[in-house]
Amino acid sequence: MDVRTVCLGVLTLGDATGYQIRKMFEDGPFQHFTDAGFGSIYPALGRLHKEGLVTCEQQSQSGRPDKKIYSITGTGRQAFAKAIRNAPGPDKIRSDFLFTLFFEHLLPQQLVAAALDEQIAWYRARLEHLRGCDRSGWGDGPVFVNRFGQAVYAAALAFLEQNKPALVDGRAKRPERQAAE
Amino acid sequence: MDVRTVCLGVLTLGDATGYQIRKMFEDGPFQHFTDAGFGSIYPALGRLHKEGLVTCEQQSQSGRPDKKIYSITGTGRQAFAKAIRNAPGPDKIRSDFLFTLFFEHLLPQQLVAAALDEQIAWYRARLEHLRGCDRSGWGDGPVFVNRFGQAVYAAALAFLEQNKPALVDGRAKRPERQAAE
DNA sequence: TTCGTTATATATCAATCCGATATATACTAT
DNA sequence: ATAGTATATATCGGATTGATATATAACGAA
Repeated sequence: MDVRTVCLGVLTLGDATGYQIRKMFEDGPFQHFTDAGFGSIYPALGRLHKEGLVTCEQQSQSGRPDKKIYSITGTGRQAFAKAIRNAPGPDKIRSDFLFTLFFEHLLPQQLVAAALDEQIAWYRARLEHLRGCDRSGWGDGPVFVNRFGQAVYAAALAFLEQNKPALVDGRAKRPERQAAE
Repeated sequence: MDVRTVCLGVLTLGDATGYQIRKMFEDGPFQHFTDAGFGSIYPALGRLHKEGLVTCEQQSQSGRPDKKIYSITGTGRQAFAKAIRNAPGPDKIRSDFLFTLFFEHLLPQQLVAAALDEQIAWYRARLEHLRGCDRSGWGDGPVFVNRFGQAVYAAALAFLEQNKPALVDGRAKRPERQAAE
């Protein structure tokens, strides 16, 4: 999903600044399945504005650039509704963690353990974020996505916690397997 | 993980052409946690060659461009071993499916059902691919990653199969929720 | 045997995205 | 009072994507 469509989608939920949209990707429900940085968000908002899919209201601020609040237009809502009817593409997963673990034979045991601990913490934080959401007032879609995320993160977390010892301690018991340091 | 590092990693497993590397990303164990297209692979191999991290042997072929077989060098192995010791970055997940479901209230019921069916098939294929791997001879890392993937895909699949009816059929029972077509 | 499809190969490039950087005060906690 | 974080705008160089180009070999179905 391109950044313009994602920003449009976010704006169907309410007006926002570029900074707020970024924050929603970092901290909100979107963090589990999409992302974009300022380098993509601001240009995307600019194009959406140019295309008449959003309007932009500027509010003066002291000591800061003018706040630019974007609102989706009727045309923008139609464009979004149309874009979302396209069949979704396949999920895209990039995991440095899994890539690193795939080559764990090249790493010292404590780096493997550290990577596992960090990933366990990463999944735990995300799971707690999902569980901590107050879903009252949410539609069926966001509830479904939240619960789906919980199921997947819980499975990942359970697997890592359960199997970490065998991978890390098993290596410690095999000195010939310890990568040179 | 940048494409150069990923290609180096692949070449630690054996010599390969750019086309074969792409195939390993599409069909092999790497498909579950990394990816790169020809637009990145060929330039990456060119740079690795220029940097002396790989060598390239060209074999004539009839009716096709010369086959270019890349081999990692000793320097390349060292570079890879060094790169992989860097702490892995956070996983990056882009799911058009989850994004679409988040806004399911804007979609007709049959498009929601179709998206769910397609995603169920996607997870099923991937799980079957992992289960069908002959892991004899594999190291601890690849085995761990394979089993991790199985756990996560199985959880995702179970959730979708179990909860699809409530999301799809529940909508059919609420005509006022049916998006205009 | 023929034909259609898929596989095998190399590569480039325009568009998009990322992550770093720039600028600078407001706000909050100690 | 000070240090750290938050709030805001934005750009840009480098990397990546996905489409495109080129073209035969191999395979399978009819």
